[in-house]
Amino acid sequence: MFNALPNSRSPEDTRLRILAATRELFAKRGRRGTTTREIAELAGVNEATLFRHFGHKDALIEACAEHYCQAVQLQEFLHHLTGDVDSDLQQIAARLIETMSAVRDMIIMSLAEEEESAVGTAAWRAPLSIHTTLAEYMARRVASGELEGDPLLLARFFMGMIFSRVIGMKKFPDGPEGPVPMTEFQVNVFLNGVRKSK
Amino acid sequence: MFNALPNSRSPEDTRLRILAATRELFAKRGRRGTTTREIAELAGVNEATLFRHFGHKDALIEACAEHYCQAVQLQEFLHHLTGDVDSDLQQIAARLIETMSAVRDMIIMSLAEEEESAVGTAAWRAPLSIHTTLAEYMARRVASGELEGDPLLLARFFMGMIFSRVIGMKKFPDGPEGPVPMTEFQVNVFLNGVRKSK
DNA sequence: AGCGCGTGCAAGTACGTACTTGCACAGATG
DNA sequence: CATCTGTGCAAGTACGTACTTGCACGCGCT
Repeated sequence: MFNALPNSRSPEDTRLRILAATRELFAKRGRRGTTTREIAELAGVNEATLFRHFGHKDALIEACAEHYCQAVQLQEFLHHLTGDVDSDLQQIAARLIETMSAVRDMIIMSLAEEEESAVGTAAWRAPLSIHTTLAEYMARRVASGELEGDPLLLARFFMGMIFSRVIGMKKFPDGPEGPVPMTEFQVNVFLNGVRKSK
Repeated sequence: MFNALPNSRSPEDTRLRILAATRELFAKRGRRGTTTREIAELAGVNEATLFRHFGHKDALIEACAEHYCQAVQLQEFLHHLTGDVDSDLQQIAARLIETMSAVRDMIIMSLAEEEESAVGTAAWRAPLSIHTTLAEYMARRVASGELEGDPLLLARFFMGMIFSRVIGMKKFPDGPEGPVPMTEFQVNVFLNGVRKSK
């Protein structure tokens, strides 16, 4: 047989194409709104193949969530920072936007689902680990007298700020200047708000 | 026949019970995950009755969205404020939390859907109108020299702050002190961040 | 009393979807 | 060459779900 796509035909590659198609469709229509037929078609694979790989739909969902949501380690990232709180936070914000954007659809899926699922667990893995790391960073800055407040609340505030933009604010699009000025604005307000007054 | 529930049996009441059941189930399982059978059962109504009222499922969804999402007018609310920016914003925040919580599930549903739907339009009606009003409020405060910055960005920042808490931050629950200190913290940081320095 | 409206009930239709199965084929590997 | 593995293909099963229909019943009218 011939195939439409220039497939590399290793089993592993088949698996990856199925996972990619799964993610794309799930993000659009949700888990219940997506059919295995559609997934197979988009992946350029026979539906039977899909079931041979994953057994059943739920396992496919789980595999998809696990595949695309690894915990992000940014401890190392935090150690490469210059030491200037302002530029540190700008960089953290940029990194945060990047990371959260990557799991945006997963997070929304998890929000729209009834109870804890594999998707929910996986989707929040990165944000939760980031939150912890960020709280440690804030704690250091508080200890050094640069910032004031509860580090946990500071980290949460900061993440929420970014979160609201990434997740929900398609309805409030960035201005024509693009996303960078908005990020700068956010970080500045945050910094002014929490910098220790002398 | 007898019925389990102490039903008031007017057609209008039947309609309302169906809408309530629809909303409850949709919030849990999404539109595709919810069956008309379940809705009818939860509403204490026969499935046929449901279809006699709404024709088909999509119309039911639309009716549900329209019924539960009216635009919130808080112009009048803003005029009752004391004039002290700090307490003003605290009150606005409280009101905002209230309003957004009421449409939280609708907003999440709209986020999880592919394109613009009736739910999407309805769910964002209140937040969008609030955003406009709030921007006007900020503009006044900027004009009076109390705050500084672009009123639109200020309003957006403020709403995003609340939005992140209401929508997504079940994963970052409020501390044991309850939600009020968190709100105060948020508003304080915001105010410190945007108050005009003299 | 008689009528109509809203509803319950039971059965049914049409269709979509998860998942299976048996067979054929092509490529890699021994 | 022989075999095994991964896949395509076509047909099929079982079931769930949106939506329909015909009938009976009860309540509130006039």
